[in-house]
Amino acid sequence: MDDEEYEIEFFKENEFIRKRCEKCGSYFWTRDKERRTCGDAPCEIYSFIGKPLFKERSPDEIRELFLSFFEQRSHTRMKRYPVVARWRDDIYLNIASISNFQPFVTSGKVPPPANPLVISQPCIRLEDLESIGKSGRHLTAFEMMGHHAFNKRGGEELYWKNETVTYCDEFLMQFGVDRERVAYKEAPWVGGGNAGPCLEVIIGGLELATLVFMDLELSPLGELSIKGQRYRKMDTYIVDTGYGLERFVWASKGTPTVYDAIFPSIIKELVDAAGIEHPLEKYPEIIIEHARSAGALKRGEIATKLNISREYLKSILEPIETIYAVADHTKCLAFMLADGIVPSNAKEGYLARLVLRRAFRMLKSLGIEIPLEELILLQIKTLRDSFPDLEHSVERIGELVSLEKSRYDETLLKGERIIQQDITRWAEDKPKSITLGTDRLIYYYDTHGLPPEFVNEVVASKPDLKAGIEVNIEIPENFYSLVAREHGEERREEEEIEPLGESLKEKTKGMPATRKLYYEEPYAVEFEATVLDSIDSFVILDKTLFFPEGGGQPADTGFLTLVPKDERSAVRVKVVDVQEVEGVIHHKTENGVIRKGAAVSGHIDTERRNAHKKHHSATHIVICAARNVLGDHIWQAGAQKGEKRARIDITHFKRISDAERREIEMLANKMVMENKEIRASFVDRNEAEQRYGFRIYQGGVPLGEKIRIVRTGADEDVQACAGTHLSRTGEVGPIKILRTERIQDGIERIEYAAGEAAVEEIQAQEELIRKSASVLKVPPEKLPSVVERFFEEWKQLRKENERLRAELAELGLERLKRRAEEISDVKVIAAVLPDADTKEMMKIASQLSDDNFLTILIGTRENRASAVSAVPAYLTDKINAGVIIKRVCEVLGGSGGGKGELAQGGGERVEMVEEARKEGLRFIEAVLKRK
RNA sequence: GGGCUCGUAGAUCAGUGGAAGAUCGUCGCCUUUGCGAGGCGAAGGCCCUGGGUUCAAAUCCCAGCGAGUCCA
Repeated sequence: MDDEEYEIEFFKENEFIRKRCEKCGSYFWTRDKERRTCGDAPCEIYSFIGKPLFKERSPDEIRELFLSFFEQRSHTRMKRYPVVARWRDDIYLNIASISNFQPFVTSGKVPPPANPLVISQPCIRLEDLESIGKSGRHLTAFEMMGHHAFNKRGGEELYWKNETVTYCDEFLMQFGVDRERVAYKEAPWVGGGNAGPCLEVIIGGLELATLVFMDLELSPLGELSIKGQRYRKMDTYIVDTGYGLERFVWASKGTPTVYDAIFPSIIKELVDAAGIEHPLEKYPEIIIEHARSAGALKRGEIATKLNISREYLKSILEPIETIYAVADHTKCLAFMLADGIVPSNAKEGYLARLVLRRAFRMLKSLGIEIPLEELILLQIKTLRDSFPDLEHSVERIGELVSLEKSRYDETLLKGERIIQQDITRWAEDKPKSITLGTDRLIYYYDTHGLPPEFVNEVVASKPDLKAGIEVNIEIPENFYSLVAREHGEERREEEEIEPLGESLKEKTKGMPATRKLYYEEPYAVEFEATVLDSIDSFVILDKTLFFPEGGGQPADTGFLTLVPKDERSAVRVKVVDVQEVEGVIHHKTENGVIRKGAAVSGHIDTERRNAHKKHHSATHIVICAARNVLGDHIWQAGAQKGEKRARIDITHFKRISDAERREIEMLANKMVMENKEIRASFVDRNEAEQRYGFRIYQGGVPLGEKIRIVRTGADEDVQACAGTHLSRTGEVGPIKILRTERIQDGIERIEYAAGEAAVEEIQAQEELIRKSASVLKVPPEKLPSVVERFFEEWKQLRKENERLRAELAELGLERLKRRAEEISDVKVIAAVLPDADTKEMMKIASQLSDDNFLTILIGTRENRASAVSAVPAYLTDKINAGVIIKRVCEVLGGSGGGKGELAQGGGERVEMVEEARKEGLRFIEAVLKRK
């Protein structure tokens, strides 16, 4: 990036000098002529620990100072966005204030909600989970205060670098910062497909703010090269600043760590509960020296500097570091859970579970008994003045966290058993030692969720299990990255090409957006239009009534008729699919071609359309009912409508019970009966977001400046939705929930039918019951009890049958013994037993075998022959039952096998049983005579 | 969205082609003044469901249902 990017007037006018850091080589701007380093860690140690940079201020004070500072400079103050980035499909969590405006505002497709604006945005970053608590400065949840200006070349151009830096300097001066100490470090910024020059604002070793001037985008033909990738100038250029609220608080207090500055009360609570002392009180010199160097030196180096051993330093720091991490995690969870994340094994829910489980583990290692939910609620209490919305969901959070705790306990209990069993098994061979290698540890973690430290604990706590055998556990340093690598390699072949992807997109470029008659005349079935183009089997019209597939609603079908110039030339083609590509609607046709320029009339399949409408409106009703019954955390995680049924996936932390399912169904039908109005209209996006909140994005985020808002009743349900709807809920007809299914942990699927389809479903279910009842010849209401009785009886009879057969076998024994013949001094029985099954014959044969008879039994049943052979123990080294049975069963047209003393087999040639018996005898004779 | 595990007695699990098992719990009897404990014995299984392969499937294959877990 060009040096001149940083030639900013403000620097020149205020006698800044550009210098090069002696340690890292970066360039920076400063007023201090003597300065030699950029001032950032690790080039410099923290100089503000114990010596605050300015007057002590609380987070609330800092936030207010920032917001009002920019408000006074004509910025609009914005409310915070959720920490879950539901409006984006590339990230789960809100990682920066600019995330709120990506990708549509930054790319210029959607105008900003205000310009310029100022916001303090709670963000969550989980990349540095391992460093939380240890580094002294990393937080998973933090507030990024930012002022943003969205400039468009040739359009609205507000301000750029000079003003941004001026604001920054002014803002800092407000605090009474020593101006000589401020350094602006040049640090080109790259991220999320964009890039631009950037200045890091550093005081006393601490980066307090980052000023990004985003004006580049990734482009293979771009003229600029940054970090091996090419970029080009954008049409827009954006001021993206991030001031670290927590860091300002930290700098104002000069505490050893940012955690001490932000979470004093919760840390005190935890320190007391753990029964320890904050090491700051016990070892103030060590703690302060460590804190100062924490950004610049490694732990070993700090220990050397302090002239103590690394282990000793670690033993002082570890407990408090864990407490810091707990304090941090509880705040992170407060935001995640309050903003509606449901812990799960997939997507953003997994991230919540990850943090939850880390917190559980840390509390346990500290020996703290306080339930996690109490600590989270404590966090919410301290945050409630600034974020009153967090308090709305305290009840749900309590339930959810304790549920997660019991789930985790169960996982660990199960894991303990798995490890125990494995060790017991390996110990059977009495080896000198057992080694649990990386592979095994990865397996435990990956498959059963058992962290290596836990495996270690389990092994250590079970000395009796090992019976003197040494168990070695080798935990590699980079364990978690090894796990990640393993998963990274699986992923390859992705990216399926969409049915009508790039090629059609290219061909229809520059074509005007199709007029959407289905919005203008929602009840129309026919229309007239002109063919703008015809590509392969796709027809593009100037306007259409055909609804294209989208938002889980399938496309309309129907036909297009060429408006005839005379009677003979009338042509009619079927429309089998409709897709929208960037505003242009494509009708896929069959049985005929329509040329460009023709006038056509279109006719949609009204039955199909009506069924879709009913199911679509029903979807809004069902999700509304579900939210009422289950709680405010219900979000739509997917939906599909059809003609006969529809389904929605909703976030919920437990299975939906039968009672809840019935309640949702009843409520949904009540909404239908109340015949509420359903209104759809195009609304300015920002206005809609402000008025209805992010709740409107249930089914994904639509593009564009104006979005279509569908409101049900007195705004019981408001969603951004492009689908076709009825005008009153009464038209939906009955709604019947067919089933609920758990498609993931934390996501329930509800399937239902609406209108005629619901009646058909009810009839089908009734028919099922009626038929079942008539088979048993009982009235339907008796079905459950009768079926249960029958099943019980069936089980009894089965047992009875088994007992009787055993008795019969016993009785037949003597008769069979009498039929024995002697072959080479061996008593041999070979008999055909009609109607005997294998199990029964095995019983007989093994008893005869106990009495030293060599036995072959052949039974017939339902066109199959089965055979059993038993050899008494004293003969097994001479003759093998498996071999005998093979011979016998070959004759029966099958095969068999088994153990030396007992074998079984069979075949299909029932008529050969006598022949098979003789073959068995011949074989036995041959073998026995050989000796 | 992808990967890896697991569904067998009331509970926890063995069994990985050839007769459905163990431990705990339950019940009965014995021992005991009673409790606890012990001894002897018994009951308790659609081996998750449905297909397939095989002479033979709890076991192998496919599909479904239910659960656990890791990763993006």
